[in-house]
Amino acid sequence: MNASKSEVAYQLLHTRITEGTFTPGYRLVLGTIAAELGCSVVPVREAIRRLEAEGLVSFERNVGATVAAADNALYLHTMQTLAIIEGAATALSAPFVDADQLAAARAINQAMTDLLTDFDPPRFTELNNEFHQVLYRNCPNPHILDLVQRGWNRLALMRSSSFTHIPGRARESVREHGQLLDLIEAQAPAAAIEQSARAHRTNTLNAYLAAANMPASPL
Amino acid sequence: MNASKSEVAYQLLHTRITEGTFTPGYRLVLGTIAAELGCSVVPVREAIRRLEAEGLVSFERNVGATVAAADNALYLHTMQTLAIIEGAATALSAPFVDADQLAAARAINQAMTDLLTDFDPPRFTELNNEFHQVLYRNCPNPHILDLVQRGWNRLALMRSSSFTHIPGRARESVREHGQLLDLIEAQAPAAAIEQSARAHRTNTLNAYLAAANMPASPL
DNA sequence: ATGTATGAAATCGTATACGATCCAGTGTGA
DNA sequence: TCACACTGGATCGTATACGATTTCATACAT
Repeated sequence: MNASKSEVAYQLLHTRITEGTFTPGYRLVLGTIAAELGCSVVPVREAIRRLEAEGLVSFERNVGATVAAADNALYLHTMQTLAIIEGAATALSAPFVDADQLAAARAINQAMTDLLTDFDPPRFTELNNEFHQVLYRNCPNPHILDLVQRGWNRLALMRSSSFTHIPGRARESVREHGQLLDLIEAQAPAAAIEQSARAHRTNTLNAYLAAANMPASPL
Repeated sequence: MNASKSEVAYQLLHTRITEGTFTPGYRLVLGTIAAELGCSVVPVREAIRRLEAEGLVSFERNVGATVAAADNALYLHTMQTLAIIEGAATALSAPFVDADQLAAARAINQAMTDLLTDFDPPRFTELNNEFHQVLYRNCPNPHILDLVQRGWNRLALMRSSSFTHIPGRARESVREHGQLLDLIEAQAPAAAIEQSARAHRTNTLNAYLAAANMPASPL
């Protein structure tokens, strides 16, 4: 038994939020959650404050906690941040990506390509996550790794909303994946890899912004 | 009265750590801090977990918390991360920097230049902080702003150690500040500003790494 | 009808208490 | 001497309890 109750509470709430059981706006009441977990409110409170620090939950003193709302601004800021961080993470990770990982990434991207003809958004999103995780997993900087994960969590918050799947973006996306893999395999300069990985995210963001008649991200 | 006790405890510990009263390795005992603050351990515990999430404190279950240790690896990772984040923050902020802010930044940099003849490391560090804060303060992305602040906090942790003030770096630094200001004033492309702001940090990092016979940062 | 006062219910914030866990120092046997 | 079990004290983890704060519905005055 290696998990404190606050850890258990944290994990539970975390998965419920990122998997969409608790949608944005859902009210997290200390007593209710504590009762469900069979523990007291103290560890639940701690778990909620951790989730707040990660941006998954918004918390107001003497009022309570709700799953963070997902609006256009949050999507913009999250994707912008993720583009920057993940670009750096991928570049820093690239020298340590071995042949097996490269092959795995290519296989995932092939699966995504196959999926284009019979499009399945949730599956596509899942494969996309796997693809990118393979590419940044070796990043030797733990801070950056942590921040990428945080960005993904924030992004998961918006999965249920209409923030994903701009028409035509999926096909474009797998092409960009291929280019990125080529750069990594050729051991291109870090700056080139960073630029490619960031642009991939930024393109997705800008496709969304264009559809919403908003100006493109400057970075 | 708008501050909860856990907030008070957080602020107190935060300033003590970043100002160097509690140096790395210092043991934070719940009961002791609670007694000093005249409150119970529950809010102190919450404060410490927040500090842990920010990386200022390392915490071990059933053992306790200590101010995070600062070693070469932490310095490298922190500066690398800060270079990336602050570069982006400065670039995103640049379009919103007005004439007053620009003038203030130039004044600070002039004060830093004057200080070169009669060097005073703590004062130089302080001015340097102010300078950069002016430049990234207008960043419209709250996530990035938050991450920059977090990076600075981590950096503050290492102020007392021998991590700063590589010979000759101060003079180089004020020159780079001037170049960065020129780019912002000329409303250069975001990418150019980002590149300049990042390089400024990376140069400092690499100067340290070179002095420690370590390879330069790849980004 | 609108705005304001009032009260009760819901919920949070933290003090206190106690069991659980870890650690350091001591003693015992090989 | 060394390895290991044991024990006492320090410290953490969380249950419980209760006061503090917010919220919302209701009643009242304008």
